Amino acid sequence: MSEPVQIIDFSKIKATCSNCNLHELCLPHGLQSKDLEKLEVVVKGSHPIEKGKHLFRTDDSFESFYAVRSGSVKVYVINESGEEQIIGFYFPGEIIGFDGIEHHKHVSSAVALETTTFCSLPYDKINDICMQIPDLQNQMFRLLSREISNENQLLLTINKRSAEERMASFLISLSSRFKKLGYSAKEYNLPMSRQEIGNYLGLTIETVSRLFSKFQRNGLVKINRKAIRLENLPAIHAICDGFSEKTKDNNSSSA
Amino acid sequence: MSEPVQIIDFSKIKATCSNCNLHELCLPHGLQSKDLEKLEVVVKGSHPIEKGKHLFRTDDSFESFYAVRSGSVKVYVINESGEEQIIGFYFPGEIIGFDGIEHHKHVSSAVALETTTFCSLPYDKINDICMQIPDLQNQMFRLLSREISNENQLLLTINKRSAEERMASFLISLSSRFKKLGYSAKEYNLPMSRQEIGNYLGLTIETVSRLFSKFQRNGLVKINRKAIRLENLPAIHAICDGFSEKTKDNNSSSA
DNA sequence: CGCTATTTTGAGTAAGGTCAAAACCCGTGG
DNA sequence: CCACGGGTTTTGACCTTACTCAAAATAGCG
Repeated sequence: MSEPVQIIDFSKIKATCSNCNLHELCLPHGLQSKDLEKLEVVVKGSHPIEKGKHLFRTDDSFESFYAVRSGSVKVYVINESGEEQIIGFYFPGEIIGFDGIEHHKHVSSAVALETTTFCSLPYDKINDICMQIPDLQNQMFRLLSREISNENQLLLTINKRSAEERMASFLISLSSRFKKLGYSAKEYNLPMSRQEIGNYLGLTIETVSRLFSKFQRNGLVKINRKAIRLENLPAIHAICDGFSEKTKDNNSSSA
Repeated sequence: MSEPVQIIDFSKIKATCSNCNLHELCLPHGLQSKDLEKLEVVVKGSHPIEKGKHLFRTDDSFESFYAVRSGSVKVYVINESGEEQIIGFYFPGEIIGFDGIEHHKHVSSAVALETTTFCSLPYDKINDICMQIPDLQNQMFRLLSREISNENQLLLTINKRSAEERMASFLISLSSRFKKLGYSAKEYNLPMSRQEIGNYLGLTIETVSRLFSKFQRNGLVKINRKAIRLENLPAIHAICDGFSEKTKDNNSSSA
């Protein structure tokens, strides 16, 4: 597994936020270019890490946030009984690790769902720079705040919505995030397994699978393993919002 | 209802954090006294507000955080269909409103569960002071971080645990928070209705009621309307942690 | 090409929800 | 002091959604 051939030391590459196309979606959002330079000094790019490798685990000492540059990451917590609860899936421009600040150690774990690159944002240094750049401090607060409202929304979805509605929200959420990244809002790959979708949404893998089949039968989506195309976005939105009185299933084999 | 007799203008009273007994549980935690003085200048105490009154509502412009001084507050979000999801209950020393930072307006609502007093922490000013007091910036980050991990835990509880386990966690959570405030860990009043407990935990009011009855039948608690005494804390803890193989119910009338 | 992991589908079940009614609590006014 | 009325809580009977268990189908990999 050791690769002595590797010449490039990614950790030495200065990740130049200014040139990064995620720039406006990420921590630097709203910073002026002179401030950006200060930030760039402390941000470190990374080797690509492969699917299944952890960025950090629960109880690891907390040193940095991580900004996803490419690929995707799942973040989860574990309880006493060893059960895993996925807290979120993270895509380029999104930042993880905020929950580590309080106790100076991570209380969640983060693992790559596919080959993934990211930038490290060392907390102590970010902290220092925040004291000099009001916009950056503000942006940090904003990102933390966003994380909180995202979780509020997730809680609402899980606690108040049926399996079908949760699944629809999930598909829409991915869609809009991919769109923001400049990808198609209608067609994307699911980087996570059915298992992981179920875990995240509080459903079993069987229920997830049945819902995919049902959505497909009803012409809402076209699914081929990990590839999904949203065929009827308005209808999916309608399910999200709790309309579509019962989503009657065209279950009949004849037709 | 107007009381012209009222002389004291609470909003003019400088809430002196230094003298506040919640001091170490609240925003000032870890600040040196000279820094505390700077903070005190911007913190404003409040009139008591009565049960049912809102501190803020969704879409209100976001100006301040609020630190609960006495009483209790519930925070909730609402979806398109008008359904309410309670995000948390807040007690003295706890701070609410963090989710408003991102869009400069509140995305949740906060309402007093009983007569409640609080301090206003104006965001812009806190922001400014953070630029001068590293410890304060740090504390802000810590509090935001804590809010995130709390929600992670809640998500885990709701998504992975049975009704019974959720209820047990809830009782324990209240217990430990009251204890931190110097109150009894075994005996307290529930400031919220059964309805609200159910909403928070993702259960119906009937299920909440049945669980209270069951817990009482099995000698875990003694409940009289809002008053609750935890009779068997270890057993309640055991349920939380998923032990207690099925919590067999002594449902038999004979015995 | 065969092995394993993942996904899909089916049949039966259980936990918690729904609907309805009774009990209780508390404030109000006679 | 007691009767009334509205709201909340409790209890009961029944039902539905999503879970469990099991097996078949499919995909991915050596």
